[in-house]
This record gives sequence, C-alpha cells and structure tokens, in this order.
Amino acid sequence: MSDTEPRDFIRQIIHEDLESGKHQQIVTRFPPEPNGYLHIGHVMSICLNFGVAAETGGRTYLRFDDTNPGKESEEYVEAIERDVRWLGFDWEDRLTHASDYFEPLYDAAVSLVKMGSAYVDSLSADEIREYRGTLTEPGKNSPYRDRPVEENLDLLERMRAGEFPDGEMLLRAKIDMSSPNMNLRDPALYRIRHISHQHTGDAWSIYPMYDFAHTMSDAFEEITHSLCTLEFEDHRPLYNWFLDQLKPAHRPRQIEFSRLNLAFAITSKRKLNALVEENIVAGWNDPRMPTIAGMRRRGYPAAALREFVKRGGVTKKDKLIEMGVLENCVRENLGDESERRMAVLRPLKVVLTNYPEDEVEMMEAMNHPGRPELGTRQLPFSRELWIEQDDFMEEAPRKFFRLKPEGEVRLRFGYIIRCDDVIKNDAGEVIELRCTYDPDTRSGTGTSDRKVKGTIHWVSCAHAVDANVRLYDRLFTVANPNSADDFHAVLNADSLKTVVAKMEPSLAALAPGQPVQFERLGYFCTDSEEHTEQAPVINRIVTLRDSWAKLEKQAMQQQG
RNA sequence: UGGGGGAUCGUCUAGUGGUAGGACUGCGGACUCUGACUCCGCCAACGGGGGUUCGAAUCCCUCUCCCCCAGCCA
Repeated sequence: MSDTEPRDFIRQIIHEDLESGKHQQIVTRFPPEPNGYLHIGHVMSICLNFGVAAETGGRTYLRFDDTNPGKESEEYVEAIERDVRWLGFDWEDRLTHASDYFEPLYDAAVSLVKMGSAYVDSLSADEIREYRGTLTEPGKNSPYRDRPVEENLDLLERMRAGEFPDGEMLLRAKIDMSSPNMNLRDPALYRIRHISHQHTGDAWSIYPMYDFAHTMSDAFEEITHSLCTLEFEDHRPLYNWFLDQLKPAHRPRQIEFSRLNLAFAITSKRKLNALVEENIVAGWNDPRMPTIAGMRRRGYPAAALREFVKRGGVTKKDKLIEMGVLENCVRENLGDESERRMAVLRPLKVVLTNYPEDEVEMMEAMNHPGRPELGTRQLPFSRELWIEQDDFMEEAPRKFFRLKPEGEVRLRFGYIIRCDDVIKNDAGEVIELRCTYDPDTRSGTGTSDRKVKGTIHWVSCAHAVDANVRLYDRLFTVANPNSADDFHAVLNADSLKTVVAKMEPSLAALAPGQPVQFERLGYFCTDSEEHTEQAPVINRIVTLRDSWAKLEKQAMQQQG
C-alpha cells in the first residue's frame, strides 16, 4: 500500500495501534463455519484479514468455527482450505478449530459459574423464548436463575457427562433479562447435543455457542483485531462482557464492517445450498455459482477476485456492487494474461469459389497483440471455412461492417473476401455463403494496402475441432435476489446455453485451467470436471465488451 | 413503538472546517487486421430543514429513509 492510497477505517485503526505501541504485531483470523462453501462475500473477509496482517508483518489464523456438529462436515473443511489457498493466502501452521479449545472453553465456563456469572437453566426452549420478552418488552428471570453455585457446578458437570437428554438443561450467562440488547438477556453458553463431532468424536455431549466460543478463541489465539460483519455489531457488548468477566491474558478487539453483496447473485448459505440440493445448479462449484469453487471453475483468476475486493473497499455502509465491476476485473486480468485463439460458436459455412480445392495454406497468427514475446502459431486456411452466423446479415443496417451480400470483409490473419451468393434451405434459412477471395490481400504480406472496415474470425472446416461450449449468464433476473420472497421466482431460465463450436486445431491441446481469449468473443477455459481432449468441454468465463451488441440492443429498444 | 448501525454521482469509494476527487457504468470521439485493448472528452453526488462559521460533506439541532437484533445457528 502506498502512502498516497487512502486507508480504510480498519487499516487506520490498525496503524494507530501499531504506532502507539498498543500492539507489536497484528494478529487476525478468518473463522468460517464448515457448513457450506465459501462465496464472494467471504473473499472480502479473507482478503481483509490476511491482507492487513500481511501488510503489517502480522499473522493470520484459519480457524474453523466448528461448534455445531451435525451441520458441519469434513467436505466443507477441505473445500474451504482449498479455496483460501487458491485465493493466494497462506496460514502456515496456524490452522485451528474452535474445537481445539473445547477443554479450556469448558474451564472458562466453570469459572463463570463459580463467579456467579452463569447458571444452568432447566426451562424448555419454548419457555426460554417466552421469558426472553420482545424487542420492546423486557424479559423476565428464569426461576432457575438463582440456583446456588454448587448446584450449577454439579449440573454442568453432569451435562458434560451426558446424564441429560438434549434440551433438558442449558448453561446461560447471567447478565440482564431486561437489557434492550437481546444478546444480553442471559444468552446460552452451552447446549446439550448427543451427537458426535467431526473433530472430537464422542468426547463431548455439550457444545459451546458461537458468542462464547468465538470470543474466547480470539483471546486464546491472541487475536488483536477480530474483524467481522455488521450483523455482529450488537454482539460486541457480549463479546466484551466475556472479556471483562474472564479477564484473559490477551484482550482482542472486535471491529465490524459491511458485507460485500454482489448484484444478481445470492450469498446466503441456506439458499446456495438449496440451489445445489434442488439440482438447479450442478453443485457448489457450478460455474454460475458465486462460490469461490464456482468462480474458479468458471475461470475467474484469483488475482481478479482480489482486485475486485480491493475496489469494493471497506466501510460500514450496506453495499450491492454491480456485476460489471467484477467482470471488468476479470477482463482486465485476462486481457493481459491470456493468449488469443480463434473459434466459431455458431458456425456458418463459407466456400471460397476461387480458391483451389485441395490447397491448404498456413497463416501466421499472433498469440497476443500487445505481447509479441508470446509468439505466433500457424493456422490452416482452406477453401471451406466456418464463420460466425452473427457476422453475416442479408439485410444489414448501414453501420454493420461485417459480411453482407456483395460486401467485403477481412478474414483475421487471412484474406479479404467478398460475398457473391447466399444459399438457403427450404425454410429460407441461410446455410452457406459463396465468396471469392482476393489473393493479393494475404495478411502480413503487405502486397495490398486495400482496407476494409470489418475483420471477422474463422476456422478451416477440414481442420476444425468440435467442442461443447457452455455460455453462462447471471443466475437471477433481479439485482438483489437476496431480498426476493422466493428466489425460485427470479431465477434466470437462460443462465446456461450450450453450443457445439468449431475451434482452431491448436485448441485441442489446451492445457487444463488455461484461460484463452477467443478473438472477438470472450475468454474461455476448459472445464475442470468434464473436459477431455477427445471431447472438449469449454466454459465461457466472460464475454468481451461488445459495443456492436450495445448498439443493436438500443435499436431494439427504440423499436419497442 | 426497544436497542444497535448507516446515508457523498446509476454503482463502489475518497474527503477528517478551505476548489467535492477517483474507479466502474453511461454518452461522444480517436485508433484498430479483435466493433477488443488503448487514448481523449463529456454527463453525473454531499437524504431534507435549521443553526455555528469569513467558510460546512465535515461541527450542532431536527426530521426522513435504509439495514441488523426476539436460535439451545454462526
């Protein structure tokens, strides 16, 4: 970070704490619950937590907040580790679990009981809800609230020993049932769950609640700045209450920031899970999903995701960032990084009537217009070619400078051709174009300075490689599907289209995960799950900007 | 109607009593063997009303709107 770049409010606090000597080193943590896959919102938290530590020579823990067995699983643990690593962050030897601290956590709970700050309640879940009051009315004390310390200690011990069924007893903090902050109305500390834990097996039959486990885990790990999202803002008094009561050697500070919401995307684990469970998408890593795994499979570079988050900033204001910002980051990265190739998504045959039947010429094509060091490749050119259906119009508007009857166009890295005849089937659809080429206009020869306005891409029929290409679009039709009553009603029915494309031969050997630009179309990569060299499956990462498409769209709207 | 937060171009974000700036989008143009890239230009904001001050996005008062909280979820 340069000196001129403004710092967000969290980085300001951190730098002040460093300068004042309050902390020698910054320690943060990223604490996901392993009950789902990480999504774009988590990317922000990861970049923030790992970022501020890395920038200041501090360190960051990857801590699994695994306090609710039954909802959590090892599959998610592995996916989360993979995703964080892929994003470019390293926790080194600091991979921990809240469950690593179950023993000291229990000790802390015992301490609270001993100091009269916690008690075992025997009210049912329903009764507790009734006793809690409402937003505008205070709650009332549980009749078990004043159990003697010895009795509480005994009950807690027996809870741990598994003597009671689920829900029979509950350890609660003794704070204030009339607090206007609901979190302070004697929040639960430990609940009974006779269920085995993915990490601790059957060692426990009671499990700590988030607020307690999270606060104390932060303290145990000597976290200096515990960064979380806004919805935990009114948990902070409880966070601080634990610290005030238990006075751990280290006192972390919680700071909240607003979550990152992406327009046209959902970032609720519940809803994401529903998309998967209902087979609306093909899994957590479906390329349409806003999950890290999905975006990786789609072909979004990790660097583009990091840049996106950086542009979003860190504030306390609710945000809904336009999809275009993300796509722009992806294009920017890929434009520099990826080699160019040619492929035709919706093929239309062109026959060059004046080109020799059996001749094949090799055309030299640049792999990147801005980076000559990436070299060139040879493209076979022959009498029969595929061009894009969209690149021909029988009745073209004035500004359409692609191929039209009697019109001329340049074939990229090839010749200028002229359209002589249009061949149609019985249904009246154009199925073939008869064209002539101008032998004096071969690319790179400089034998002709003849210019035409349009340049289109092509693939030689005889040499083309077929590929299933998946064209993705946003999953939802509204900017904020998070707030829709029923997300099913706002699903985009056309979020996935598949076409059989014709690709230049060099693409048959496209390395897995290697993004390329199909000239004039967009960025593409092989699908990590289904692609084989024999049966290529390619994902479209993002289209190129297309000012022609924009013009067309406007024209359509003007016509109504 | 209890408590906790938040309001700056369409979107995101700077600003910390002294010319409201940047990015993305949009619009117009240049360039182009990718209608891409690049370059140039333009449009566009301090939620409302009062006050303090030579001067207010910034300080004070007031109003309005938005978000979060009543799990033995995190």
